[in-house]
Amino acid sequence: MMGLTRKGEYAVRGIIYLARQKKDQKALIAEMAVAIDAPQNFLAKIMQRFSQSGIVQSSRGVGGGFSLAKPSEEITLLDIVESVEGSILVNHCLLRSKTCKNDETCRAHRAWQKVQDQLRATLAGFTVASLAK
Amino acid sequence: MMGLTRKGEYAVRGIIYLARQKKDQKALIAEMAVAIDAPQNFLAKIMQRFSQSGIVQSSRGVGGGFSLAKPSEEITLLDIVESVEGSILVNHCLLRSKTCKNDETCRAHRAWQKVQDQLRATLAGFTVASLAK
DNA sequence: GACTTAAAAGATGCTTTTTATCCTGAATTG
DNA sequence: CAATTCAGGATAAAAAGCATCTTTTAAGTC
Repeated sequence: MMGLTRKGEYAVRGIIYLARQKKDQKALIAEMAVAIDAPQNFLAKIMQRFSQSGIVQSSRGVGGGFSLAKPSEEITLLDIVESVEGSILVNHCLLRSKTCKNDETCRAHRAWQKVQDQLRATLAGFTVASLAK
Repeated sequence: MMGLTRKGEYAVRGIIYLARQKKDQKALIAEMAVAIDAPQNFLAKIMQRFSQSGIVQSSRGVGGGFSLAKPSEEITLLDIVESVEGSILVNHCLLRSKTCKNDETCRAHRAWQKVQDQLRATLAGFTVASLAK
């Protein structure tokens, strides 16, 4: 549990690959799949998602492909992970599922919230730029 | 992804329930299942696991049941989570699966390692005693 | 020793998520 | 319009999650 899924791994690798491209250079999905060792169709879905969430730009036709939609300094591990895996560490109550009001009075709830906040902060601390070097 | 599974939730609730028992009081699995709103058989498996990992003591027969094997101050969220869910955030390489040596020279690898270390530290910071109040 | 109670251990099955693959459609270019 | 490249939807196999059931073992009771 609590690990990146394949999808998450491919996602991070894909973004780092794009970050390593030359300025204004576009990458084809087929090329990326080989480079980062990911199934092409699956990777295509992942990039599609990034395109929707505004992390990546895509264009079709000859000369098309994928590139980052913003500087790699402005993309963090958190952006990537949450984009493909959804919200992390969803906060269920650790005491009783039925009676918890999910509010400040529930200690277990607050503990888990803190875990979540810290994890998100840690992930947000790593930029793609720093990983791509 | 990255959330507690049901198993993890039941586990935390179960341990907190035991922490709230009176000194030397044992809890039956059937009683626990009702109290924390978990399926009895499934909870039994989880407690079995805790018994093996030394967090919980169990005894059979009349007057038997479960109790914590050590003070609730000495059991952390990390102990619980790793006991039932296994090692968290397993560290695959984020660049290339095949060529990574998983060593110090891999930046992405080190980043993920750091995420993992921080998460473990955060979880280790919460004792069952503090949650059981 | 037989009986009851309660956890341990193993086998099994259902459901959901993950991990893809494939096909058709839409946009872009030459 | 023909080739290229991504978009979107449908489908399916494999794995993980979520249990349930049965049998066995251990401990206390009569």
